[in-house]
Amino acid sequence: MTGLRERKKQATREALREAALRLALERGPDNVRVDDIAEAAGVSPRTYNNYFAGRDHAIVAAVTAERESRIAAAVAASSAPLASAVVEAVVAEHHNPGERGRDTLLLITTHPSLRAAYADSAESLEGPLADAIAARIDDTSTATVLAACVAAAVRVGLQQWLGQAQKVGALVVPPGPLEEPLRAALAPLAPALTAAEKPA
Amino acid sequence: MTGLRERKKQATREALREAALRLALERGPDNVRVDDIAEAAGVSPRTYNNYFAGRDHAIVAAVTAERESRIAAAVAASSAPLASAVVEAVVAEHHNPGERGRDTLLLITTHPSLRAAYADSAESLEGPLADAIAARIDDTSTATVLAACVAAAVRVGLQQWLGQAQKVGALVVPPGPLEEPLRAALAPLAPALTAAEKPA
DNA sequence: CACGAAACTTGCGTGCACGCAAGTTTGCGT
DNA sequence: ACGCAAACTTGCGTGCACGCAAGTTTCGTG
Repeated sequence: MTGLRERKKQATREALREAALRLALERGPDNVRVDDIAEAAGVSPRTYNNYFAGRDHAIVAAVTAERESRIAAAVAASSAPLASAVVEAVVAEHHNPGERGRDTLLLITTHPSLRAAYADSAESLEGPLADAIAARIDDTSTATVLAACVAAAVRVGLQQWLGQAQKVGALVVPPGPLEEPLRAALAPLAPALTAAEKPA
Repeated sequence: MTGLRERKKQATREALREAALRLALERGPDNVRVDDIAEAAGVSPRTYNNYFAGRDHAIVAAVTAERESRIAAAVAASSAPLASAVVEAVVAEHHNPGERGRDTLLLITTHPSLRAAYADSAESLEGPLADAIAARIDDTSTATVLAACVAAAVRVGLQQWLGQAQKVGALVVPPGPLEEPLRAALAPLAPALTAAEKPA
């Protein structure tokens, strides 16, 4: 039941993402204003803000699009213990930058304001993941808390990873594998996830 | 070693908090602009933003001032197991609205944008608490993650509490005790805190 | 098919966050 | 006591977020 409405919304969202990314790669992120993105996507500047809350969100979304939903779906579908289901879903979805993601991530790691926006993108996990966890354990409020914690941990992991970059003098170094910091950040949460799963 | 510099900074910060709160109570938060607060505190509007990142931060800060540091200090000083040290410190520091806090909290719970700001104030726990936890377990990166999780949980607890309010029709109801939602939100984290404390 | 409600877009206006580059104050070493 | 360096304040300019109130498109229903 995907009406025309929904398809148009997705199309606009994607158009904005694409436009934002293209312009950012062409001119550098600092030389892209919201108005430019909106114009390139063929909508009004005001509409941009109906889709994205901040200027960089659209650029970052070109990499992170739909990631939350896929993670949530994976957790809901997995038959592994909750703790590992979550960790594996998160790691898996972050591990494939997906071709064009490579240069985009380089752009993001290079640029301070984009780094912040990228780290914050973990926050969008909270809602979907809460639903997924709630479906597995039967305690909505615990699920909410745990989802918030996972999101926070992912954010910390991303920050750690981003911090690794750019350390070597003035030379910009694409950071190492994201997997390790992510697992490290999620590890301390495992006991909480496990405890929540057991009937008591 | 508190030089003149530091004392002046605290004075300005407090002046801004007080001015913000006073004006908000007088006129209602929507009729207070940043310029008004700055003027009332005797500094330039630009300086306001050197102290507070958002418009409502100053108002909320009148209630939450220094809370983070006190919680962090309590955790660092406590000899109880980490999990209960954290919970008790958080609960204790949130439980005393402190006289004038009463009406201020009513103002905050009443007003949507202030509610968001209040919930977000939990975020400021992250840094100080991370240090305090790091001092107790000996693993900085785990401490960072756990602090982020505690902050997230506190935020969820506050949101829960704020949600309770205003439920009864159009009648504004001062929400019940904050303690219960807070404890409930922190409970799922206990296993993680406990596990981090044990040598392995 | 027609039509009313609900969703979405858009222009406009307002207040705000924040970088930058002076100007001013504080602190410290000699 | 002096003067330099670092910290803090301020004015200014720019781009942005977002409420609001029309205007437009989509959708379910009779």
